[in-house]
Amino acid sequence: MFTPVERQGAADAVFEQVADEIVAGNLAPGQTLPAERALAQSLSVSRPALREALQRLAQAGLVHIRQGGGTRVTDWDTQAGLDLLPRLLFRRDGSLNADVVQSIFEMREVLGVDAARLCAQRADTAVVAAIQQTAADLTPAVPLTQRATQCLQLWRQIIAGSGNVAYKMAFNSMNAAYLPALPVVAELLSEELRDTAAHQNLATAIAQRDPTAAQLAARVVLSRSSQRRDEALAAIRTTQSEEA
Amino acid sequence: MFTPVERQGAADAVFEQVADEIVAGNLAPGQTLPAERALAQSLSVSRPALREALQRLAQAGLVHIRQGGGTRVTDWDTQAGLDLLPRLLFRRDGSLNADVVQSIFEMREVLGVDAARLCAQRADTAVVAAIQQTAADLTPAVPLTQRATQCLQLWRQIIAGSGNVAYKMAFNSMNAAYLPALPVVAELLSEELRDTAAHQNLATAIAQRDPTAAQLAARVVLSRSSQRRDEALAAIRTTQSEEA
DNA sequence: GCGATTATCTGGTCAGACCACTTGACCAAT
DNA sequence: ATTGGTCAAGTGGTCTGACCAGATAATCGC
Repeated sequence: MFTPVERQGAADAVFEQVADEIVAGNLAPGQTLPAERALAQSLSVSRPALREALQRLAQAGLVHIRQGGGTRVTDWDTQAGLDLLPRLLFRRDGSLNADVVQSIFEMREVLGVDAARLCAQRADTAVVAAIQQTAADLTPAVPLTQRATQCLQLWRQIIAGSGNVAYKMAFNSMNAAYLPALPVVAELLSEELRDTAAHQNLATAIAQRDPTAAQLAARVVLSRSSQRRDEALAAIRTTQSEEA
Repeated sequence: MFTPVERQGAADAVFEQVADEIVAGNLAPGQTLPAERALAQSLSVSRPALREALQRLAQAGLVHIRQGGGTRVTDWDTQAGLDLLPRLLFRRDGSLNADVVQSIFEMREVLGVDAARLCAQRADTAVVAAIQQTAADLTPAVPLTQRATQCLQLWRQIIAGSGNVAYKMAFNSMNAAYLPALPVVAELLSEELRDTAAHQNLATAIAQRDPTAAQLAARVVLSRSSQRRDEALAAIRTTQSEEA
């Protein structure tokens, strides 16, 4: 019911502000930021606080710091990693970016299908048992938002069973991106989330160690609500182009 | 020939050390780190320097900082994003982790194939022309290491043409992971890199706007040296299990 | 004109102080 | 016995001001 309040310190605020300016393109790649002392003053924060923010920006791949040579904005298009997704997903006014949503869904489908294939091939019996249990817990009784959590759990197990750490980390990145918008996403995926039978088919295929069947079953699950999704995204795109 | 020397400041050194301890499991998830003042003293750095490192660790998803409540190690298995790949790829002694290498190759293949499909479907003519140019530049004349750069360039263009930002960011993350080991990777992929005809087939399929053909051509390219790769990885695994 | 030097930018680090928050213990009222 | 208040100790958050180290551009001497 309640969610923890999110406080934002000086360093956090600076990070958010500068990061947004960079991804919005107001700070062009190659451009050098003002000197730390000057920037700190114009942001009304101390230099240590500013530096903490800059270090985090550097970690995220958005700026490049060189002692004595100034701090330059990097070309995040080629330098930033998948961890930047959450920031790209939301526009500055808080609405979703349709292109990014579609990108994430495409990636989800491709990785999910292959993870299911590998899982059927390599998962050890304990993981398979856990997957069957989770799939069995999927009943029409539980409400939609909670169902989303269950499905997330199922996919987490499948990816763990695939033994592919890259898939796992990418899954984490995608989760971090759309977890803040879970209610909206759950709505977009409502048909998929409601289709408990398809999920159970997937679990069965994995339990039978049939990579091909698992691959197909995963495809069915993940493309279940593609039509509705595309319609909704088209609607969002129309709205946004009207605003512009 | 030469590469820029990499200086490492106090904050960088602390970040590297703590990050390695966490991914190595010596710092268990949930465990609270020593207080900043104590930790700074035991690492012989000032508190601001330590804090910069901790902020970067938090940005990477490896620790969770709460004012007044201490700094806890997070479960990076479920919290860290794809940007952690570079750190997972290399073992502490500098050798490659075979499982991670294989994971990256699997992801590369799956994403590359789908990016080629989408590129044939959606890329605008300028991007297609650039792809054909890059593919045409692929000749047996250029040396292997440089060829690797050319192929990277080709894939970067294909992914740009796919219009999928998630693929692009994931591509950046993967690049960041294996760029430090480019010579070794180029060796593992030597057959693929040498097969200029397959790359040109891929470019042609995209130019003809044939998603299915592009998909198949990409599959051919990306699985070209899978056998050799698997053998090499098996050898690495054997060596490493002997050491243990 | 050209190379070496120097002044002055830049970021990197440090020290010490104070503020804000969390935690747990203890106590009082119900 | 439970609830709520109070307080002290420990934690992270921030600030100030200083100095060190690397990079850069103007300057000087040739």
